[in-house]
Amino acid sequence: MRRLDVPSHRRLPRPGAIGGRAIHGCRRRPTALGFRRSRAAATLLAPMRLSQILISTLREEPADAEIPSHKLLARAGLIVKTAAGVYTYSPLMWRVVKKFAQIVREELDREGANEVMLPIIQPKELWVSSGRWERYVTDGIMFTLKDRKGSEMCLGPTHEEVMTSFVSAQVNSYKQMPVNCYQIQDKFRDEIRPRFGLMRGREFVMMDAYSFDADEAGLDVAYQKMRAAYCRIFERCGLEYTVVQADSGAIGGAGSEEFMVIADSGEDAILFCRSSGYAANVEKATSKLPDAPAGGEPEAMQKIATPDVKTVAQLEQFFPGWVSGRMAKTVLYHVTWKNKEKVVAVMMRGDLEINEVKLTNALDALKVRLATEDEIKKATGADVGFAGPVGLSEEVPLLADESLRERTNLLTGCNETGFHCLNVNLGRDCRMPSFKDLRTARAGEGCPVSGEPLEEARGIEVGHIFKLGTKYSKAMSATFMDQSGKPTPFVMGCYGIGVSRTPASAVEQNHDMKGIVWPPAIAPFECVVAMLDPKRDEQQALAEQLYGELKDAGVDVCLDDRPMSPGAKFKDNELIGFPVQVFVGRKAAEGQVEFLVRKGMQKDECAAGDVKARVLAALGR
RNA sequence: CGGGGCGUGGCUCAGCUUGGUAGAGCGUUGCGUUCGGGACGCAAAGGUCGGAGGUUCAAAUCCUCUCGCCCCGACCA
Repeated sequence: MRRLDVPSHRRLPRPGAIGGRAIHGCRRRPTALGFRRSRAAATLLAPMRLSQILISTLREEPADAEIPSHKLLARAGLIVKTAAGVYTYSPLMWRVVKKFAQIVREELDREGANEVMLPIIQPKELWVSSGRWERYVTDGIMFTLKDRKGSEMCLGPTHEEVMTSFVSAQVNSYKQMPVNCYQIQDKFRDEIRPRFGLMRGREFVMMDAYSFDADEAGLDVAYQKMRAAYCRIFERCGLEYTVVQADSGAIGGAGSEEFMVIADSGEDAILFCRSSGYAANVEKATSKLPDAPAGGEPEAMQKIATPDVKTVAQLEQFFPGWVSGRMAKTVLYHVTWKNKEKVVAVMMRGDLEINEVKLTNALDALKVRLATEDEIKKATGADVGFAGPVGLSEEVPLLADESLRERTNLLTGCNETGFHCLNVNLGRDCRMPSFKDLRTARAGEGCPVSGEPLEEARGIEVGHIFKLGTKYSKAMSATFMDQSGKPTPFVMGCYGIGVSRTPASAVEQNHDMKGIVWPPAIAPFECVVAMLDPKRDEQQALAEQLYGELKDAGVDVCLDDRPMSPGAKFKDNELIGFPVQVFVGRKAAEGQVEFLVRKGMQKDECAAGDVKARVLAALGR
């Protein structure tokens, strides 16, 4: 397959080696004046002139953008919205995406992964065979369609099924493993609420990889290789990121970790500990259970009239001395499974919060949501605010968080409007609930490893790696022959990187008042050489000479020959954010130019002869 | 899904309450003057006011429906 890589200067043959013009000349625009004038051999390969690249910056920010990356990408003309959550990538932005994709390719290929291309349109049967059609349709996150014959299809939101069926057909023996295949292409998810530009779109570019091994040990190796590759990828992009333990969500499977780019606008909250290195998504995080006053020896249960007292805060007021830590709140959830729906009662210590992701997992449900007022009345026989374990109908399953295990003399509701119970003891005054970890960990609570207080940060999920195990291979009967000649399900891993989201998160992390500050590795160009007045011959000549020198030195450079006033040109390049910017202006005749490192905006004059060395130094070469 | 808001030249918006044949800034085009921080002057192009229906002598403006976009929320009892 043809590689979609960008900076081609390293790959194209040198002009001298191939006689230059005849081969490349046919592709060049006839207006490439620089060709004839240039003294630099590299410009034989047609200079990258910004005047020939579609660039359209906006002076004002678009009304619908909220976060810096969305505003700046739109203002710089890098993305243009086509529909809600659907974007067109401009030429410069596409260079960015391709550069990032190329970094991903290089690091994955280094670990022996194979690039393939899977179909976007997938048949329903494939999804039924893994049992996921139901869940994805229930969650409403999958675009589905019918062909003219009425067969149902979907636009791939992810590709476990296709890849599993593909590899299963190709690999019959343990001798053919390990296998790891990946692709980089568009994914489709009908997001409830697309937002933040490229951050949460309905169509987006993603790299997804799938590993196939004969056993768990093989999976561990594959997983660690991918983890290492991911670290190299995000490091090469110069991103500040962290790896956190994560919930495996709709994909399913055992262990999983997320790669988070730290940014205030991140949609995920993460908890971490500096001393132990523990880090987890709040959906998954645990902590040391905060202390609460002991209940003491069990006492007789009392029912007390509590008119209009419905919340924990109100109860604390109503019962002086009964702090929230001695209460157990009972929350009713409407739970959806594959074949049934039910209202479930969930108990939590009064000062703590329920984590719905953990709840969903504990119940092995498709979905949970808080019960409506009507559902609560029907399930408990009481108004909202008085639910409790005491006298709860046997119809309603009862779960409790671990924080309530062995707790005595609790304050709870008792399913009677206007009443609460004191000194409730689980198992004595009501059924014994089944205990699970259902608690949301919070910043300030003790790290589960070190006990030090957890800190909180926001993160943008740019990568996710899973150990799937045999979940899909078993469901889809994808097997190989093991050493003893027995059909055995593949042990799988799956790995994703947000290829369009990562550059957006790079902008989120690297910008200032003037615009974007691209990390060099994924900048549309590493360097721009701008002539402030393209009509002046000495400026044009010097700019093209510098362009040629930089190109020959392996710099991904472009030539800004656009006819704009100097002020506008400064502003425009700052907004677009090329990492190194060289301005050839009024001192061109004296061999002086201006040199700008975009990050930090350090700007000074520089002799033309020093430009190459300074650019290379600024780029860290 | 629930609630709210907004759709008027390419972009950002005014006009709508109190109906009377559509405006500004930026951008674009031409000419001239400029030429180091989004220059200036003059001239010009560009909008069936999201769409459909209704009320009216007359609708961007009032009413109904519809489509699109944005934001908030989804109740911890």
